[in-house]
Amino acid sequence: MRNRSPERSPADGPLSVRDRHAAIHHQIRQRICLLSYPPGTRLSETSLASEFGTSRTPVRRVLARLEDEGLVQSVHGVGTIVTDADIGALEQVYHLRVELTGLMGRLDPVVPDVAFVERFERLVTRGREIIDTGTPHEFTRFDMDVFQTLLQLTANIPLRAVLERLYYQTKRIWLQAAIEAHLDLKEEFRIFHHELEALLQALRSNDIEAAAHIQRAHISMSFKRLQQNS
Amino acid sequence: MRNRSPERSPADGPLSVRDRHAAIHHQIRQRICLLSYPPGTRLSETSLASEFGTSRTPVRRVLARLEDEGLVQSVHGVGTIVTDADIGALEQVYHLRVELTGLMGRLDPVVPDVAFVERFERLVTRGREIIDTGTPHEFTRFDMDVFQTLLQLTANIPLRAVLERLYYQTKRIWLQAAIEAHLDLKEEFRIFHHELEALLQALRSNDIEAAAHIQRAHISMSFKRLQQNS
DNA sequence: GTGTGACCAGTTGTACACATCTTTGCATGC
DNA sequence: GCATGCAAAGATGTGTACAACTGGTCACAC
Repeated sequence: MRNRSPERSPADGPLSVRDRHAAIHHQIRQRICLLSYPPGTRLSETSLASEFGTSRTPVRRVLARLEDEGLVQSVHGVGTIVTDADIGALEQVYHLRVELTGLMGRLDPVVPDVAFVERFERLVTRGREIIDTGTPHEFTRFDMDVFQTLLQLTANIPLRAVLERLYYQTKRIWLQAAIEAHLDLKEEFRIFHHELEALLQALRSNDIEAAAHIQRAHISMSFKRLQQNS
Repeated sequence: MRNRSPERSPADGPLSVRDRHAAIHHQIRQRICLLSYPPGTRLSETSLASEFGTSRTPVRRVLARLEDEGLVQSVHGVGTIVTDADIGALEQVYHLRVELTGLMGRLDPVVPDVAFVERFERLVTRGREIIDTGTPHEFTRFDMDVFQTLLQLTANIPLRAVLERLYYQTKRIWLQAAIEAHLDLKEEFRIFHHELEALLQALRSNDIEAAAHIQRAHISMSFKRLQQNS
């Protein structure tokens, strides 16, 4: 059997259908979660289509998926609106995320190899630089990179999928609420960086369960701080 | 504020867009999970469209959602194929389901009221009748009803959504594998019915955590029996 | 000034024609 | 008899025109 995509180079011109879909999905999700499209924004299928150089049809499929993921909601005759969330709904998702993150250490944990630890060390270094100069936008983007990396500590595919779904549901709401509550974002950076150093220690000891519990505690405390200030 | 769907009676003619979508989605998902469309079946958008009295467009949206849920996979030029799963992938989903089911007792548990207990009692009675006369089809349908009912024991909406997703991913594969492994389905009925009676006891005592642990143990043992016979 | 009703611009939902791709079966050369 | 190529059928993906619907604006009666 040959490759499913014949004569495909890594940096080739015509992407497959799935790749095009994934690219548009990733782009729009990033904009929503980085608050380029804050909650309440009305997205236009037509303008998105012209921006991505395609027709409305593929854009509509992406928006339908984002609707299933809870990030937007389409209303006939009105538009496709970026969803908002009250603190109550956010709390439910956070509680679930806390428990599922704790599960990462027990469900098919992956012992990190040298390359993984080095990659994580680079992340810690990059985080140290961001503490002083970082904008909320850069901080969130950094947080996403860390999350995607740590996701590889479990080989349980469905668990990964669920965690990713819940992460993108909460991150943007947290960011917006943190800004509105005048949370000290620089202080949040610092706390996050401490967590990363603790995680690095755990990873060097190949202790996935400890790493999972550190993340779990971080998520829980992060939400508690938000609740206290709002 | 008035109803989102003005002048809507329970049995009214013109359904809203969301309802039509939900109806088609439910129908096709039922057929997949009841093995009317066994794994490998090629679904045709055109014939589904004519059956539901619509065009391909709404059907395509439903199939896209089912693809995101992992139940089908669309391949350009070939068709939309009902997915299969090997025992390894199934094991990962089962492990996750076991843990999440255990969480139901701790994340926003709902104390069952009298109406709920009565509804469950009727389910137990219905189950007793099915033990002798039931076909695999009826058994699975009954299992779905029980699952949907027990889902209401937690008020955590995201947890419900995740559990439902994982349930429909595994149920049909379990059923197919159970038939192929020549598992004694009548014996499985009986064990399931014992579980229901134990659950009824727990519900009467308002002990949601016990109910969650009973379900958890049931799911775990059910999969173990399957593994031993395959 | 105010309430009311009709129109209009803009949006999502649907239907359909066409493009692109895969499979399959058959004809043809050897 | 067999391999090979080609064409045709049928599937999903895409583009586009139109239907259905909403929110706002503006003219007009009172």
